[in-house]
Amino acid sequence: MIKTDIINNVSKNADITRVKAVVAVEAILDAMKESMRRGERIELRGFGVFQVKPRKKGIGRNPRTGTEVRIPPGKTIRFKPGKDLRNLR
Amino acid sequence: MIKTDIINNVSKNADITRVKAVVAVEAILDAMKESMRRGERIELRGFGVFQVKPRKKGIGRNPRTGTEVRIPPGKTIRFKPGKDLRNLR
DNA sequence: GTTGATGATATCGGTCTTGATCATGCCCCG
DNA sequence: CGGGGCATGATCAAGACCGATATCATCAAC
Repeated sequence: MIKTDIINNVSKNADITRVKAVVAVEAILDAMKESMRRGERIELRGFGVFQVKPRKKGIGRNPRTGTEVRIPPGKTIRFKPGKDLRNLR
Repeated sequence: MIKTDIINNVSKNADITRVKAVVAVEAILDAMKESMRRGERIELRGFGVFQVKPRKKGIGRNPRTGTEVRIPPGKTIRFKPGKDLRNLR
């Protein structure tokens, strides 16, 4: 599924024009990106939670050469599925 | 950030009524949930990719009692940040 | 049609996930 | 706008799985 599919689906199910659907999807993704960039946690009950977490790691490795590579500390985005998405087992 | 915040943001930036924004957000999350439930991969260039992956794990533990708990194999949803979200380090 | 982001791949270390339970707080509904 | 229902966070241990690297082909997005 790609962005276009979501837009079609939204345009249809939310009963708004395709153009509005495009803008809405863009707006949502944008809002989420900005929020995450600010290091915030995004909680959507029933769907899941996006959480920006600090990464402490220190040693990586270049699979191609086998050389050790330092992994500078940084941040990672973790997505934790909500109740509705945890029952796929 | 919670669902309400996104709705406000969308309503404002996409220039659609608050009600439409609510429906749009719900529609999008719903579309994504359904897709993932079908085991599909959701790719949104520049944002990230949601991928349903099999999980092998086997042993967990109840923190309170220390009792081992079986964790049957199942599926997990992995979110891989896109280019725009990988530069938060 | 064009542009450029993403997948795949290999290796090894160490962070993180997973199930159960209680308290907190998000979200629905009046 | 406030109350209540119920999803979610924190917690434990042990083992599974991620992440770093570079390059080409593929395909999402405009």
